[in-house]
Order: sequence, then C-alpha cells, then structure tokens
Amino acid sequence: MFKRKISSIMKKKQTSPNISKNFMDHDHELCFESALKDFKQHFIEKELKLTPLRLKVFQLLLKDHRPLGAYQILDLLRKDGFSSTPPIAYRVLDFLIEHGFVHKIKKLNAFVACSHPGNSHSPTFMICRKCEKVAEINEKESGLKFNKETSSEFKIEEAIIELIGICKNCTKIEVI
Amino acid sequence: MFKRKISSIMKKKQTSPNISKNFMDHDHELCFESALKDFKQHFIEKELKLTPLRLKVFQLLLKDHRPLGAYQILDLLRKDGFSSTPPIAYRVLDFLIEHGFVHKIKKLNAFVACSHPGNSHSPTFMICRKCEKVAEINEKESGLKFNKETSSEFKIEEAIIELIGICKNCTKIEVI
DNA sequence: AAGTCAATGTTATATTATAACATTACTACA
DNA sequence: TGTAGTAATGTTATAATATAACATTGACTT
Ligand SMILES: [Zn+2]
Ligand SMILES: [Zn+2]
Ligand SMILES: [Zn+2]
Ligand SMILES: [Zn+2]
Repeated sequence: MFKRKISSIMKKKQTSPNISKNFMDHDHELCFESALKDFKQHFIEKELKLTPLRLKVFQLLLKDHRPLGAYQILDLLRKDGFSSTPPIAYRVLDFLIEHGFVHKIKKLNAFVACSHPGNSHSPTFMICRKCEKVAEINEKESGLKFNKETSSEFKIEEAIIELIGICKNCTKIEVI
Repeated sequence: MFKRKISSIMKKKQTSPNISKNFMDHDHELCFESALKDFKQHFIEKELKLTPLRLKVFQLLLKDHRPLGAYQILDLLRKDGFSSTPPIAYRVLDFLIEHGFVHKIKKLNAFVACSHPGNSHSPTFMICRKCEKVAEINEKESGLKFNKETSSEFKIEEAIIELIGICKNCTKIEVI
C-alpha cells in the first residue's frame, strides 16, 4: 500500500512533464549544477575546448533563466577581468550556439542557456513578459505540429517559435 | 452536367488552399492590385488617414513578396522624393504594423505586407532562404496547435512563428 | 626554436532602431 | 478669417545590436 502510493506519485510526475519549471520555485542551485555538469560532459564527449571564457559565459546564462543581451554579458565579463569588446561576446555566443549550448531569443535579441544540450533541435520558447524568464520546450512537449499541407508545400529546415505571454507563476501572483 | 464540372473545380480550389502562392508563378499584377484595394478599403472602414507616405511604403512592400529592411525602404523613399531619415520609415512601419497591414520578420529584421489585413492574428511565416520570398499562413492553414499541457502552463498572448527552408518552387528548380 | 593553429584581444565600422524636438498642414471653431 | 489644436512628417542626434579585419597570445607540433 505504501509502495503503491509512491509509484502513483512517480507516475503523476511522469505524465505531467515539468515544462515550466523555470518559472516556478525550484532548487535552482541543483538546476544550475546539473546543467553545468551536462555542459562539461558534452565538451568532453565532443572533444571541444572548454576555456575560461566559454565556461564563464555559460555560467552567466545559467544564472536565473533570464536571457542576457550581448552587451549585458560584456559588462559582466568586464567585472570578472575578461576583455569586454563586442566581438568577445559574439564569438563565444556563436560558438556556444553552433554547438547547441545556447539559443538566441529573437524577440529579445538576447541569449539563453539551452535546456537540452547535445541534441540539435528546433526549440520552442515561452517568454514571460512579466518576470522575464524563459523556458524552452522540445517538440514533443509542445505538441506543436504542422499539417500535411504545410509540410508538402515547404521544406522546413529551421523553425523559430517564441511564445510571449504570462507564466503560471506570474498568473498565480496576479490573482492574489 | 456542365454545372457539375464547374462546382467540382470550385471545390478543388477550396480544399487545396493556395498557401504558397507567393512562391509560385502567379498573376502578381492582380495580386498587387487586389491587396492594394483591400488596404484602401480598410483605411476607409477604420477611418484611418491614408497619406502618400503610408501608401508608398505599403506599395513598396507589395512589390514581390520579398521583405524589405527599414533602410532599404528609406532608399526607395528617397528616390521618390520623400524624406528618408530613419524615423520616417520606422514610424510608418509602426503605424502599419499596429493596424495589421504589415508584419516584421524577426529572422530578417525586415518587413512584409500582411496577407490577411484587417483581422488581428498571430501569423506563421514561411521564409525561403533561396528565393528570399515570404508567405504568410494563418493559424487554420498551418495546422499548428499546442497541446493542452502547454496552454494550461502558459498564457500565450503572442506567438512568433517563422519557418525557414526551401519553397516548392525552389525545390522544383533544384531538381532540374 | 620555428611553424601552426585556435582562441582571444583590439580597432574600427556596419546595421538596426529610437529619443527629442521642429515644422507643416489640415481641422475646428471663436 | 484668424488662431489654437493636432496628427503627420521632417530633422538632428544618438542608442543598441552586430560584424569585419587585423594583431597578439599561448598551446601544441615538428
Ligand atoms: Zn533553475
Ligand atoms: Zn512570469
Ligand atoms: Zn503576388
Ligand atoms: Zn524559394
């Protein structure tokens, strides 16, 4: 009976994927460390060079699920003693984007750490205009699909999908 | 029997919406004039002021289903004797966007004439990276939907959806 | 040690967009 | 008919975002 209860909880967790974790209270220290570990692991697997600059930029982007603009990143780099002219940020960001560790949010001209690094993918972003946090959901989670018509008419190579609105947490706060 | 044939043709036209007309050969003069007529009609209905500048910018955007950047528009305006400092273009574009006559393509930092003016909507764009033309499809045509999970987790107010790829016409050309 | 190469640093500039204020030209109505 | 109000356009300056081109560094190779 006890076991059953646990398994029921487990099941509930699985069927309700935590797609908006980023917006809600969560153990962000754990979240941060886990993402960082993943990041480092991918560098090893792909035999990429993890330099202090690349690490620093990724850590900055992991801070709080809020995207950072290139010039915000430069300011933060300056504080840490790195060089801080525009190409520094853009080059590192290009590298991290190319290898799937970072995405650019077109709506904001800003950058976020990828939530599913390693796999190339066409992510969908939810952008809360209130708390300004961003969550990335993958294709399966979003339930997003184009109909046969569309796919037969146009060979899709890349999809930019950004949803702007209000997150669950900010809705909750609004009601109070 | 003759009537029947016609209605069958009509039906075929309806069930196969011409969502990628913009990419294919078509009577663009008709396309242009029809869009322009619509545009003018909406100005009357909404009691907006159709100035020479607004008309000119919209006409420029109707030219060939290719988006134009603000500074491209300014160059074209200059040739027509209009003033051509940045705020001129951005203000007119803001106005046209606000009233649903124009959209901005984030991927390209460029602007296109709306294909379904009058109705506020969250359009989906198909952007051909080869011929650089753009087609707008509405929600029903795209068959795009988010699952219940997503909509319960996040209150969507605006959706930016841009599909980059190769259009039907450019695919055809590639094969040849 | 000299050569190679990727990463970072530096300088300059391109591209996209907005702020702030001035002028024009149409409307209202005194 | 003049003048106050207002929306549109014009002007000047500058902000924000991004890239080109070349120099330096430092690790690794031979
Ligand atoms: Zn977190
Ligand atoms: Zn929020
Ligand atoms: Zn046309
Ligand atoms: Zn094409």
